Amino acid sequence: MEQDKDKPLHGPASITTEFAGESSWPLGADDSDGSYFYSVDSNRSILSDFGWNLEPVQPNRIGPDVDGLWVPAQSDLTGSVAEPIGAAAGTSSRSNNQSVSTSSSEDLPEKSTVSDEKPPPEIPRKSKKKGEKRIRQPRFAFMTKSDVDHLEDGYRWRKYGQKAVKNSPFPRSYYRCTNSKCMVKKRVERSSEDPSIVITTYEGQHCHHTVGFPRAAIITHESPFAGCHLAPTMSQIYYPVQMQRENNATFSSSVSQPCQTQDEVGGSRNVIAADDELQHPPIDEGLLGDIVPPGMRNR
DNA sequence: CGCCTTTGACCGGCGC
DNA sequence: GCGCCGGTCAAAGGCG
Repeated sequence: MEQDKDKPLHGPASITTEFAGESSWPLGADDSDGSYFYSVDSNRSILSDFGWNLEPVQPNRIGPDVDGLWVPAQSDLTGSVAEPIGAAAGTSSRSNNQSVSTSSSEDLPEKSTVSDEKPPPEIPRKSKKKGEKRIRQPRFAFMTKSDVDHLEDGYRWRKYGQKAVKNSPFPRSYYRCTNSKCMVKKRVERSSEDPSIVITTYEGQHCHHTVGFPRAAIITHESPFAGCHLAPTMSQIYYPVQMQRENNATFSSSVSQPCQTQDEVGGSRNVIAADDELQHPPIDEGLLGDIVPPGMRNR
């Protein structure tokens, strides 16, 4: 159905990414009970912690030349608030805004209950035991102003589902990392408020290196997860804060509270995005540069 | 042939 | 208890 949109990001240069905090798995159209925005720099460290390297791939700039992880720059920024999503979409549509949101409900060292256990022959579907709760991995979401849904992040994904979302004309796609040992999932949906915004939500941490950017995990000195252990991460650092959600504007504006709260809580990395940072992406070399610091590339 | 997407059905959580 | 909804499964088909 959404085949055009689901293609990996190759195209139009207009990509604006906001990393938005999310404490509940549903995001965007539905219940978001918490949300954080972070600066680009903190995004990097956050994503690095997750072992992520978000790489919007542009026509002339395809993966392999990039390593893709970020220096965990922290603490440069002070407590201003990330620009609201709506504003990002509207006022700075050409800037590469980013704001990250991470969240975690539980982060248990166990694997997700899905798909690893083999169902007894007599049970045709669903191996999950009754009463067994779904285990949520640490997750984060980001919003990308882009024409395409699927951002290249250096990993390979297999789509395992697509669902229509209530209150949204756009379906939500579910992806799983193709690495059999890797339980990372991601969700991709389009904002119903602003169709140009793609909301991507990651859950879990990769236990392997990227496909396209093999050095990624090595580079991140703060990424202890490269070695395939599920270390406690965001749940120890970020704290969900209740927020209202209804539309992007609300979503975004309420972010300030969580950010401040985190700051107060004293998370080790609760750096909050600065407006100017969001409005003036630190990179001049296109989207890639926007995410990967020059020093981290092309080695 | 292997990998991936599509898609309808199933399951569990949650609100009423 | 019931219905809604999000998330997942897995068969079928497509593609390189």
